[in-house]
Amino acid sequence: MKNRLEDLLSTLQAAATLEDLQTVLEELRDYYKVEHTVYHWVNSVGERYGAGTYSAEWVDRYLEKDYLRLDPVIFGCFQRFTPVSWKSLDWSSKPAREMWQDAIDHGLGNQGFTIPIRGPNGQFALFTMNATAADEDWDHFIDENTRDLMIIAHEFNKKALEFEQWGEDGNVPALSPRELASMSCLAKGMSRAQAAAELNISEHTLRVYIESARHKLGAMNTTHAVARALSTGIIII
Amino acid sequence: MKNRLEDLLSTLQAAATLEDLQTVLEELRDYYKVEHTVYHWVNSVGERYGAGTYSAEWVDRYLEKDYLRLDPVIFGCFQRFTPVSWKSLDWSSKPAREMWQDAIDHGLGNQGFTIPIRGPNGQFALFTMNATAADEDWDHFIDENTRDLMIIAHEFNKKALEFEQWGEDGNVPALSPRELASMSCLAKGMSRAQAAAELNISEHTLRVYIESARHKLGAMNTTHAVARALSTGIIII
DNA sequence: CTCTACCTCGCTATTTATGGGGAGTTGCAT
DNA sequence: ATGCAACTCCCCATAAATAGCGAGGTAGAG
Repeated sequence: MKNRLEDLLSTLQAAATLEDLQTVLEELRDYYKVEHTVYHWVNSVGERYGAGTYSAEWVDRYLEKDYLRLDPVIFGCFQRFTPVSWKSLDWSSKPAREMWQDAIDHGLGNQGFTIPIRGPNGQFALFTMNATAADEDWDHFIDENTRDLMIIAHEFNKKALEFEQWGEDGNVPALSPRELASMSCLAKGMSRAQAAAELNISEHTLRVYIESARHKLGAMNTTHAVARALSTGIIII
Repeated sequence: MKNRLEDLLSTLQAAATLEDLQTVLEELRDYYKVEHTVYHWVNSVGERYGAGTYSAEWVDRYLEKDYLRLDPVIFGCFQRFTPVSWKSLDWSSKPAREMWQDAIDHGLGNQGFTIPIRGPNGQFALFTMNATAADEDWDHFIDENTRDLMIIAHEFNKKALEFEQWGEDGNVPALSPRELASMSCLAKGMSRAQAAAELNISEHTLRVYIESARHKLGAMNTTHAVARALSTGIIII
């Protein structure tokens, strides 16, 4: 039985398209005997990308009603590090409970378990299992399978990042030490004058570094340059 | 033998102080028969926090020489999602190779394996194994143990977040949708005029959002505000 | 030895951002 | 219904950043 899971992981690691992910998700659903398995990632402007066994109707409705904005699963996972059972989330708001009922009406089970996954540059994704089960049975299922599911979730995200080649493009420009130091100071909130004092150079020299870094980073202005330096990881605040 | 690992995980889950983490790290080192095990995170002001079996001399030297800024392990992991063997990183720069030699001189082994871990609000941490081994032996070690180590790394980070109450709520201010959109535009390199046009509002209104976001983020200037918004993950480029 | 990249400093003019004021609307929640 | 938070708009004066022109010294790579 465990070997079946290993097979699925191998299939996942060999996946080359979104359809392959879809297939693995369906097999995982059958393997774990749950209603649905879903992987999707959510970016900051609220777009969705992913695969799963939810019905097209439910996905359309979710998008149409803009449930992303009020879904306690999204919100809760965004603030949490650890996987979470849906029952433990905050369903106190009325719109959230209405969404919940709507979900049930669209074929979702009454239990859920979602694993938040974070990648470079603020990438954020969710891996979800949905099932119909009694509370204690579901808790037991989670206890038994959390570790395996975390590994699976990790592999799904790895694949998704490969598909979208997030970040991995290595053409990150190399800044000189002084340029990096200048960017760091600015990222910490120093003004040019303060940064120049910090680095023991004239403000004019500092400006040369900032300009140079700007050009290397292909940035429109200082804020842009600092933003790029941060998101490529060449500086850390 | 596997039970020993389960015991260690239980101990970790029951840990209440940093010293407990330290103890677990030492026992993990002995269990895996490696030179060093380290958990540390890089917080948003660039300080270091963590525990590990490195000598105090090496930790001091690392901080003193500001190796954080040029360490290929930090840089490489920041850009990656998956665990990485040190040998596969970019050691082409001379300062990086000097740091490497310095590390060896301070008792580190010639092989390393580091798992990047990301939590809410841009939290970023590393879990590292260091050892003396031949390349093929180390590759084999990694193959055998990556999954267990990923689970362990996850548990360490969970504990660290508990200790510091990083994510679970609060210290990251919630920006309004327009404030977030304004920050996003600026992070993408738009000038105020361009951003205002993009958002279909007057430049004055845009300024109100920027000011408001600045105050909420406790930032000194716009660049600082965008930097904080990026590094806490509330916006992405 | 030459060439390149880096580090350092100066000037002027223009554009842009910031820091104070106010003021009115909408919408959601208590 | 009252209040609070968000959204929208406006003016003015000052501070800061950007763009353009320079120059010279040092260290490493080919």
